[in-house]
Amino acid sequence: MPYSKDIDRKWQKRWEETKLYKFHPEKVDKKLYCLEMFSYPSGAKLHVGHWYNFGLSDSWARMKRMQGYEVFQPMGFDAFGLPAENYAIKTGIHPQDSTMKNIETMETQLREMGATFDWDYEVVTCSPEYYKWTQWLFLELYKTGLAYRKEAPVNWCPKCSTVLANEQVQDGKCERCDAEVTKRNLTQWFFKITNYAQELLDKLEGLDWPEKTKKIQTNWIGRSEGAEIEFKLESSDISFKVFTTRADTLLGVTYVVLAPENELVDRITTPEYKKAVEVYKEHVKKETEIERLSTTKEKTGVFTGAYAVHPITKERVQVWISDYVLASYGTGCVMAVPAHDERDFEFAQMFNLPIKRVIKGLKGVDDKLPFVDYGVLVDSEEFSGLTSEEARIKIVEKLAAGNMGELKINYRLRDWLVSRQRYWGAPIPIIHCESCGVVPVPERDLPVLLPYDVEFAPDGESPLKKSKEFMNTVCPTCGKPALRDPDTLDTFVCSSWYYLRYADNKNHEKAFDKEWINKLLPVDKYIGGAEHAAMHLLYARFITKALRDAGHLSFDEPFLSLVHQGTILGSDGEKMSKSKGNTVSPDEYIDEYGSDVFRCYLAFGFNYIEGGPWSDDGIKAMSRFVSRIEKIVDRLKELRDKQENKEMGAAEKELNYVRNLAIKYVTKDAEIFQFNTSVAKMMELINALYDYDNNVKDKNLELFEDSIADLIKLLAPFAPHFAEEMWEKLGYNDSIFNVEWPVWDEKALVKDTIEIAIQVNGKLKGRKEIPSTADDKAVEELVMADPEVKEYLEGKQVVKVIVIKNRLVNIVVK
RNA sequence: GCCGAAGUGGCGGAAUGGCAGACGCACAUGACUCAAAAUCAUGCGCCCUCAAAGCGUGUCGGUUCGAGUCCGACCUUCGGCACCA
Repeated sequence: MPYSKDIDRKWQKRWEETKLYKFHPEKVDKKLYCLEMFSYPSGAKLHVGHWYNFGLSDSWARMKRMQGYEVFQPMGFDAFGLPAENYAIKTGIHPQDSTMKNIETMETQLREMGATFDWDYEVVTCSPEYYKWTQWLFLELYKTGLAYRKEAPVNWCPKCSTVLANEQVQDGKCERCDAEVTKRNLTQWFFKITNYAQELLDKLEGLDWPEKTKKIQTNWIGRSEGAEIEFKLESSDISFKVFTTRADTLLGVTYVVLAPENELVDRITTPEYKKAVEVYKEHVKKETEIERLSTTKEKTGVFTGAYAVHPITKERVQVWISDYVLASYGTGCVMAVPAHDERDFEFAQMFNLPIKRVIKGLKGVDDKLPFVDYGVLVDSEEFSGLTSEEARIKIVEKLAAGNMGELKINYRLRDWLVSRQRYWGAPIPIIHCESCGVVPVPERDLPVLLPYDVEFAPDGESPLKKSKEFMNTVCPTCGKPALRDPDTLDTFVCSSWYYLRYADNKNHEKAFDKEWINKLLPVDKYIGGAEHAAMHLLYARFITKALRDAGHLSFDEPFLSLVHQGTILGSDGEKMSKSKGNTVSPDEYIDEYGSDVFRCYLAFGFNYIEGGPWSDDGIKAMSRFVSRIEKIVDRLKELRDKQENKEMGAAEKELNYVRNLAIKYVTKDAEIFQFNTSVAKMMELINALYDYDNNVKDKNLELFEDSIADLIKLLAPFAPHFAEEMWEKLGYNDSIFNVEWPVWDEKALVKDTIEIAIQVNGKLKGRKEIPSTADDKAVEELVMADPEVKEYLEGKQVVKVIVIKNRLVNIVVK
């Protein structure tokens, strides 16, 4: 029977019956935790991206299984989130109903992929059994002081009177009604990830992660060393601090700038400037952060009428507000040094503020203003003549003596805002009591169930606030009537700990068993898209550390090794999307070719890490490859017992060489997710088998059979159903996945003679067969004695001869 | 604007500083066939009628006996973003 979807079904059924892929906890000492980022259950069927991520990760996991590891490869769904809620608003179908239905469809399709997921360990983040423990996690962070409340702005659409996600704001307008979006302050929950900024930075070094991802996290955390300097307001006891990395330029400060949102602004603005300041603040509320951070935009800002006193010169400097200063970074206040900062320079020119040079470039350096490099101080009182490096310390030392400044390390990383004014998420397990204040829900009362019957159409309030049954409760402390927190948790909270729950998903007593988790984790190989390089991966690392410090586990990092698969784009080179109409449905290909051919094609047609535009030009070749293997298996069965030749002649040696080469490089390349070259090496082996069959009459059948068996073993992770079928055809009863992964014989890779290249002055001039046993000196002699080489060297002087073993000889002549 | 990554045949893509183009696709030719498909075999970077020679990894320089690979500048494309003081 030629390979088809029917073979897929046959083996899927067999695997299920024999529980082939069941994880055995008792073999945890050989464990390998292979995890793919779980997916969001969207309405559409599995797309090529799922196959690319899950299918090929599964191939890697299967290889590891054959190599003797006890592979733990679970699967689940990140099921809360905005799309289901939006879909519900549009269609009236309840998020829970649509989500559960989508999960069912995706589970079926994932099973059809033939991946080795152990479904006994499935987690679904929107099920109460799961979010009970998400809520527990929140309470743990609350207990340890890592969850706190503060005011923070949200995107607000005045027309829909609703909070919008950044994604729902298009060019500053609401995606639904096109009204101009503004900002509104709400009291919201935060996780104190900044407590872990330094550890999150330090521990990156030991991780087997792509350098690019480490760089992204490093930049995201954004450590910078500088100083905090205090400025006092003129004739007032109000003061404020600025953060600067360039304390050496302090004497060049000619004005200071506050973020418009800074709470000081209202207190210091003088009556005559009040109106202008208010107008400007309203204007800034309508800007997105990206807009505020655009360098091409003209500088804007207004004077507050207030003056600050320079901490050293005691000169009075104007206090301005401008959108280029962010409330969320540093102290929300900036000292402006227009001579030595490009933004300040531009701003000063715009508003005619003074510019004072205090740094001169070293000799020969162009120090035209704005001069932003380090140099030597001038016009800086007793600091003149110091280098920038010296001055930035000395100046802070002097300030510190007067309690006016200190050295300080600042991080760009902000605390994680976890409150969402949404329905489809885990309710925040907090009760607000008039007499007791903020009261955590006692653990015994978890989960705080998300009510089903809720009006979640946007009308200005958190949807849960409108459910009386949900909101009204009693205070666990004093027993008086109290209200629940109406917000839900960011879905990133759900996904920041799911890899822990997988390990112990049926535990009703706790989120997970500490002892067990310490054995099965950390995750050995984590595979997912690069778009999660900053947020998800950082959040998960943070939660792991927070739980460690709370005593719930004892490892530092959740994911030891990380791989990002590339993105498969539409054939037009654009990201696949329904609206562009460039999506590719795997189902059609699977119906036509079978899932293994599709998987192999994904393995062969792309560089896994890079991805690329979809094209099905090569998929027929994969089908051909598979049928060539089936034919050689048939051929072998036909030949069996007919011939007897135990000789290892030249043809046999060549076949054995290609066979061992294939074993070596499939093993090495697949290990590092280089699946395209792995498949190429298998193709070379099948080509060699055909060559041998076509050209050698009296075959060494033992070698022929062993080579074919090895090829099928190598192929098994990539074409699991087909390989099982072939294995059975060869007469084996046990599953091929219980067979050991082949090991190459280094001796078989040593050839009698090798062809090396001959270069003269680096230019290729010819090739020559030489015995592989010859040492460098012998190789040089052989080459120099070659008549053609002699001809080349006629009348030239040989300067030196470079021999690169097994590769080439380069003769340098004059 | 800043940061990061990448530019290799008609196409997907290979190449520890050491013979560029593995393995495929497409194409061409041949065998088989009444014919086509399938299959098998051979060829296939550019220039050139052929051969030889030459030219070839975005562009220009550099390091090196030797550069797709390392260094510098530039161009283009794709990702990420934070005017980060």
